[in-house]
Amino acid sequence: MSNVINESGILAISTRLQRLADSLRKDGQQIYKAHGIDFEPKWFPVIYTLHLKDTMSVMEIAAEIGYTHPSTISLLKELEKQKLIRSRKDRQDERKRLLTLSEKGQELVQQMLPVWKRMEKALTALTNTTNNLMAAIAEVEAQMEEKGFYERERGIR
Amino acid sequence: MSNVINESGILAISTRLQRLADSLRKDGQQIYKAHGIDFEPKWFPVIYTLHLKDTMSVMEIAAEIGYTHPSTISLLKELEKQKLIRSRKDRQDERKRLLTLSEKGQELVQQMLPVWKRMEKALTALTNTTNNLMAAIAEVEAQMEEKGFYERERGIR
DNA sequence: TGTATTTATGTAGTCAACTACGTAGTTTTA
DNA sequence: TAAAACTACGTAGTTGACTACATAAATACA
Repeated sequence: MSNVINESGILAISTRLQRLADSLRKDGQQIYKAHGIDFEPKWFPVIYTLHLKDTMSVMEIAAEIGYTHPSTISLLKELEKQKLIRSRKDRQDERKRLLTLSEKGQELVQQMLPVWKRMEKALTALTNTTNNLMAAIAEVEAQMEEKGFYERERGIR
Repeated sequence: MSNVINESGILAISTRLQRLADSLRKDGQQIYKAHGIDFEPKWFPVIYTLHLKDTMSVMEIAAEIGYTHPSTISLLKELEKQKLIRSRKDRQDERKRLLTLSEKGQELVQQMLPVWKRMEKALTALTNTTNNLMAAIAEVEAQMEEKGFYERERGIR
């Protein structure tokens, strides 16, 4: 752990958030690997979405997972290459491309469900401290919704 | 805000951390701009370190800010181009390159000190909710130190 | 109806971190 | 004291997100 980042306190908060996110993502990667599952943590939002909703367009998925559409498109491209999802044109609206899980994708989800349960337990144990991280994130997101960092700084007397 | 990311709960925690980090960094950028200061939030750890320690080698800075040395080198290169820092070889050990703030760098720090104060206030207001985010991060970091996400998942019965 | 606007998708290039690997001094040791 | 090992620094290429721009289909409106 770094000295300056701790001592400079809250000013380095985005660096610390980033670092925490990175190491959780990397551990996630290792966990799938240890279970013999060929899956990247970054695929989770798309796969989980299609598991719940069955058929969605590119823009719908992007909105649902909260990514920009270019990022979403590149994820979808990767998942299609992995044969985890399939796409077809919408007959009603030919601008749209509709995505669904493939057979392989559905099987993979079934295989991952118990692993997701285990991950949830581990993450809960990890983050359920005096100040709960998930709750803290939700609270800060709500605060930002109300008034962002920029507006708040501008408002300091 | 995204539905799936919220509903899938803790499994998407790294995505949410990342997103929060990004938006704080972007707002930081805007704040410097609004104060007419030509400064990137990512430069903060290096500049703050050199402000405190005066003279350090590349590896010392990397260790201090907790980045890998290639990342640090590219930051230093940028800062040298901006003329905010200066470098010279170490006479004792010619492998080492010693960095210090330039005149311009020192002046910039003086200009930024009050802005950092304001940012601290705004960030404190933003994050000081029921579950304090800074405290939660520190607690989770400590938990990870003790036993990481990977080890915890492996240990689930 | 044909033109303007909006919407859905795609492409190119950027950014800030990383890992892997290479080179050149320094230190240790047989 | 020369070879081996280590340390400091640098470069190249990757990753996973982004913004800006382009295109094509659908819709609105004069």
